[in-house]
Amino acid sequence: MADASSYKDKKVIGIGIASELTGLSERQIRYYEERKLIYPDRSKGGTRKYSFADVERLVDIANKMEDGMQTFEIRKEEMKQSDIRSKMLRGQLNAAFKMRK
Amino acid sequence: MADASSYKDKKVIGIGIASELTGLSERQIRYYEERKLIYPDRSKGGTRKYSFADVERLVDIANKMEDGMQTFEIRKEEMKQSDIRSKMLRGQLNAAFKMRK
DNA sequence: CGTGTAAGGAATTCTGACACG
DNA sequence: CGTGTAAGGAATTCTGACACG
Repeated sequence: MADASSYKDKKVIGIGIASELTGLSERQIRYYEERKLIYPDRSKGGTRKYSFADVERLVDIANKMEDGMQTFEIRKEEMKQSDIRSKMLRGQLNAAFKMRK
Repeated sequence: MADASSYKDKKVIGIGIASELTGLSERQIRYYEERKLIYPDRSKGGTRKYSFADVERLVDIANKMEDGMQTFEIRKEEMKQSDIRSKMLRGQLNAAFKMRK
């Protein structure tokens, strides 16, 4: 298994196609990246490349935006599991450390 | 099932990425299209869009070319089954019809 | 036959900013 | 906050042709 990644995770889709697939404007897609909700690859020249997984994520984001959720909340929701654990752990260690002072 | 097509058959890959994925030059890829070996979609602007299935097909073509096969033979090989049947059928009907004259 | 390349143009994408709200 | 838009430039892609073989 030299290449474990399936079609779904290959970053091969330009922003124009991503826009067509999701119904979102390119402006919206770039903005969600600015807000740290999506992480496309970049070509050497700097053009964005998305995977099908990214496209699905964008649709998911779009739905949440429609429900009135803000980018901030969507990002937060995403860090719920694994991410937040290490962060909380670090935070608690920090807190504990400070208390000892 | 409004959308039966999987990731594999969606024409979403630009020729630059297709070139990277296959190791073929853009020139080669365009040439194989000229020789009727591959059929990408086109954007409104005219840029070519390939699917992962197309990319695999290109790799397959590349292997056959390496084996010394010519585009003509590769194309012929592809029409072996279903295609050739209807064509042969038509040919035979034509032949039979002519004989009756 | 299959592929590289220079040529000129068109389509695509990028960033930073202004606007509205 | 989230998104549209005009602006200028850069990266990407397109076609037709010449070259070699």
